[in-house]
Amino acid sequence: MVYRTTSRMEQRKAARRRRFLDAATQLFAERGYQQTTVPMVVAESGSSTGAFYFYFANKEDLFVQLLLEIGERLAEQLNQAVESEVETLAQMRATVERLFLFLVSNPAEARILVLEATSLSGRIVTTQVEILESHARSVEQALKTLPEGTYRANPTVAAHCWVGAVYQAVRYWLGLPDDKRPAPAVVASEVASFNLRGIGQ
Amino acid sequence: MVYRTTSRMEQRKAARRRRFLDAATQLFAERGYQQTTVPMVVAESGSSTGAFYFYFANKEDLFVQLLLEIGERLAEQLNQAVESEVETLAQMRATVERLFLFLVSNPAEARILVLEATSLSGRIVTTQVEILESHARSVEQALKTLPEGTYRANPTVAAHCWVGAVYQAVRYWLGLPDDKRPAPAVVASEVASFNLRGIGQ
Amino acid sequence: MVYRTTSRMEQRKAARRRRFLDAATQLFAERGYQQTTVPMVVAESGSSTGAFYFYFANKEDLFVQLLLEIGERLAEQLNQAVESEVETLAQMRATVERLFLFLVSNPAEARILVLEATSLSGRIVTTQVEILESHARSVEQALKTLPEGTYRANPTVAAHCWVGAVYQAVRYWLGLPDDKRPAPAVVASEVASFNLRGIGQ
Amino acid sequence: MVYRTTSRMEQRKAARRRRFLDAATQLFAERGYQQTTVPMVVAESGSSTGAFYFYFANKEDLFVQLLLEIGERLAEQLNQAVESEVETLAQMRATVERLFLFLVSNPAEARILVLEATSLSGRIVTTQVEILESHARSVEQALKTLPEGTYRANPTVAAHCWVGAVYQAVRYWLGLPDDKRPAPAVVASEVASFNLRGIGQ
DNA sequence: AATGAATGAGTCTTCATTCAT
DNA sequence: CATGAATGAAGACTCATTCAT
Repeated sequence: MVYRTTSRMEQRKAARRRRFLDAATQLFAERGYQQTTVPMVVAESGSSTGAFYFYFANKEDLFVQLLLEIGERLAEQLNQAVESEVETLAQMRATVERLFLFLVSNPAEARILVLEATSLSGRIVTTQVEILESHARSVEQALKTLPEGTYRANPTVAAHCWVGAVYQAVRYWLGLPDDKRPAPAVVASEVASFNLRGIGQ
Repeated sequence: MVYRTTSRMEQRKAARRRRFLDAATQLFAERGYQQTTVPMVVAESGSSTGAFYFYFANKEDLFVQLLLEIGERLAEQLNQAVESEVETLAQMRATVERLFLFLVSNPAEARILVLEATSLSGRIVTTQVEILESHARSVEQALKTLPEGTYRANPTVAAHCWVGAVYQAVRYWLGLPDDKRPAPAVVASEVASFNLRGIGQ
Repeated sequence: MVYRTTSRMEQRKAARRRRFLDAATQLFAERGYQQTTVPMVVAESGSSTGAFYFYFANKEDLFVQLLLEIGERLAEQLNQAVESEVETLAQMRATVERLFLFLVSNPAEARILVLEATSLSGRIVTTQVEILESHARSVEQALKTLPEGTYRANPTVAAHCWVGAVYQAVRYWLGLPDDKRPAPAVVASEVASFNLRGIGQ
Repeated sequence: MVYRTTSRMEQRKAARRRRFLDAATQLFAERGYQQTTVPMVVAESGSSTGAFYFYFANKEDLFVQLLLEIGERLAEQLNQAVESEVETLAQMRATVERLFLFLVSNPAEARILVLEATSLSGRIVTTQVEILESHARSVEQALKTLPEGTYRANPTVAAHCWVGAVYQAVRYWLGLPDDKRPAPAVVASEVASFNLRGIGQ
């Protein structure tokens, strides 16, 4: 009896936490971190101030949790992309395309990642930089995996150019009005091509 | 006589404005936009609140002015780079290198441009996006200038990838501890090569 | 059977109440009334919020109960001191010494009584003042018991001076670092002597 | 011109600071530290929140400033009392009487000193304890000044008993309803007598 | 022109207490 | 009897901006 009850509670707790995260995703994406107040998140999620601070240590913690979750979903996408191909170069292309498509299909998350997370204090910046850095490191690893002689320049620099190209393309696409946006798949493919040529392929 | 006096006053006015801008540059770069308060800028520049609001409409205006100034200095650099070469591709390479070098030699300005300007309200974002966009447009123009057949893909996408690569390289370089930073000229050159290969050269 | 069960339950109830009181004693003494939160007491006593409010009407009630308990233990000490002597003056001396020794051996309780209980609202202050007042009244009674002519001044004032001297000596002793504290028995004796001289003995 | 203006401003600043301190004195004495909110002090002094934080770092700082001021006024009284007599014992008596009379004529200040300052965090307690300790030290010094053989017991303990007697007498007197209060001068004299006898005089 | 004291709306955060399970 | 999630009123404090001097 006790266990069943507990289990139900756990479900409810998870559900309420979700409601907070979802409300926060929308608000942070629309208004930015600073312009989003805790009362707004509380109102949007139909909960109470006290409940908010039961689930999150403070506003910053909420943002970090959100960022971590987005990071996980992103990693998942990248893994799937890698697993969908066997050859390194094909994997790299697939990864770029998948990443671009995921971000432009989840504009709120993308905005939080590429726009909002910047210029905030301590833990937040760390978390966001880490997400981008981990991408850069993957690319770097892949570059090192290529048959000898394929790529001769500094792979770290190339990896960051690579990542920068993708994210800037996302920013560009998201910045366009809805009716002027080219097909995501096409853009994704062009970004991938740019990057692959960039590394000499 | 009157003119001379006025002229002296204008000099003083310009000097004080400069002091505000310089103080703001350091503070915004070090602490970010939100964490920098008007009183801080006032204290740092050794002036008074009243004077501040005589020179700037408000805090946002200060940031925009700063951004505009940085934009001008950037444009100057880019123009010089273009004028230093005659061939389009050489100009494009020179531009990337010059941009990279300028930003890493002016880290406070770079930070303001690539880190702080994001996620802020209205006018600020617009100003910052415009600076980056104008770079992207230049690149795009250059791409279109190339002899027919040289570059066949969507030049707008490539231009954004190009710009993204440069700025991400700057972020990467600025994020490194001082003693681990590779020589700027080398990185600048690699970024330029990455981009040139990216557009098929 | 039923009785035995009930009895066991009552034992358990008493035990849990004790756990709350003990946890509260430590926390109130260490952190003060305001800085101690109900969740802290709950955590420290390994119980739950709900249980807390089953045993105590509210936080204030907890403090009052604690104070009453301390008051009872104090009264017990004083009674024993009185019973240990037959002559009034000897009883008064014994009382002061016993009181001092009891308080400095129970610093948490002492702190709650002489430091924390002050400056709090309504019921709490009343309870604490009453404990001190009852001491003062005992002293006053004793003074009146003395053979005529022994003590001629206002006994109420003297009684409060007497009590104030003891408590201030306790505060002083508790405020010293552990390694600089003189032997309690010696101080207790000096305080008693001071007071006895104070009333003309 | 500038100087005159500044001087006027300084006067105004001092006046406003006074208004805050006066409002705080009443409120702290009536309601205690915790029950007094910054908005209350602001309202009572007819000022604004911002002004409050212009003059005081925070609520605690206000209390400490108040305490320091009371400490100064107290010290002034004690000095006058000492100067009014030449003989040590007469000075000690005068001091007790002056202190008692000052406190009962300034009940708000007395309450703040003997009631409210306890059980508060860090700086506040330190400040209050220091005020009482400095009295105790004066008494101790005086005791050591007495002709040899006059007082043989531990002067530190006696000094604290002495101080405790005075403050407890004040608490007692302030705790009485207005119409039951004996004449302050009489009580002051009795307290002094109690203490002098306490030290063997 | 310049100063800096004054304003007050707006935020985050805490915590005693309740009540559904 | 017990649990602990949920509530929400309340309070301290910040800071962009104004304006009397």
